[in-house]
Amino acid sequence: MTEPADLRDDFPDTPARRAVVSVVRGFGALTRLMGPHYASFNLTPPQFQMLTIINRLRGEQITQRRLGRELYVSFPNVTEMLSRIESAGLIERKVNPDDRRERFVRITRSGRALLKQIWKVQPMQLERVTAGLTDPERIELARLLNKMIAEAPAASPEESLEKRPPSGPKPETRTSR
Amino acid sequence: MTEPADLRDDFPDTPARRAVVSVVRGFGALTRLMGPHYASFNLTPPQFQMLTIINRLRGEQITQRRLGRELYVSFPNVTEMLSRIESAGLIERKVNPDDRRERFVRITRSGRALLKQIWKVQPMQLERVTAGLTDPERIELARLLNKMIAEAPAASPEESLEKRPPSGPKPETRTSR
DNA sequence: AGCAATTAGTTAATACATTAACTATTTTGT
DNA sequence: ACAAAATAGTTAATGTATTAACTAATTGCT
Repeated sequence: MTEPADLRDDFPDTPARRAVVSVVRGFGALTRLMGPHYASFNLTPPQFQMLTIINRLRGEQITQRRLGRELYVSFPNVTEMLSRIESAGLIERKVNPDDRRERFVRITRSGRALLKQIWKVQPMQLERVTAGLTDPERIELARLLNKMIAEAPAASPEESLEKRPPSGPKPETRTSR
Repeated sequence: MTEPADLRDDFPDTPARRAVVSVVRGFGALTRLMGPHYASFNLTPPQFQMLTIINRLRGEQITQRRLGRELYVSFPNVTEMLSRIESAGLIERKVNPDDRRERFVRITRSGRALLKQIWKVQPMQLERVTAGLTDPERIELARLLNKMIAEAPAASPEESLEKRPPSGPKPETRTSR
């Protein structure tokens, strides 16, 4: 009675598995390729993302929670990232006088100047890291991933970041960490 | 004909940009969806990857450098991750008596038992997180990403992890970090 | 043989990311 | 009005990830 030999040493190589593995590897490849580019502007990739969002929402009153939702990032992480780019002079935070719990985030003149510098070369960098694909392939890749994201089950960002299940079964103490 | 207003506030929305943005978001979505699954086995996603590779290479003499190359991860990171899963009893390290700089890594009986547990549900989880796609779409997604990775310019893993440019121009001191 | 260069691994400093627990406000409900 | 609940943000603890700088062991060259 020969269970497929693979089953004893691994799990099956399904299309779903290939898709997930390739997304993880693709992300790693992009990060390694783009990192030095951002570093040449003294930014990390997440810092660039953050700055881009803050700039795009310019004109609105941007709270830190809003940024967490836009970037799909936890709120404590927003606090720390903002502290760093604030001390670099790229953004500023100002308490909302109408609700003193909130702090509005704004990009500074210096932050915008930096972004404009990056924009000059950014399209070329994106071409470079996706050089293996044609334009139609790039669009198809984006379509597939967006479809995957859009139709993924539950655990939607709002849910996982905002609400919490009304006290589900305790996640059981971690021993190995 | 006015220059597209967007150009002053952002950079162009090219196919390359859409592709890169979607990969980053796709990775984030997968991480959030899979995290709780691994957590239920007291593992993080990278720890599972590490354990899987170590198991797959079982029978070979696995050095830590080898693991770094397989996982596209820096060598110090290998050291720290192994320390954690070693103290959880999932792997063990043994100095190579023929070259005492090296330490061979092996999965323990307990580590293999854990992997087998995970394998029982892993395929279902991968189906779940890619539920938005059909099988042909999953395969096409993997094909596009693998093509993108394979044909990406330079900065290949071996290069960036092993060699270093023969002392290029100093990367210029970071001020903001 | 003996010293320089290389190689394997670790440690240090820093950044990103999470959840849990906390403070300080504002809102709600009686 | 005023206590309870909700909301915004921060701090703490931990894990992942990087580069730079270090130790220890081996190899190569003369």
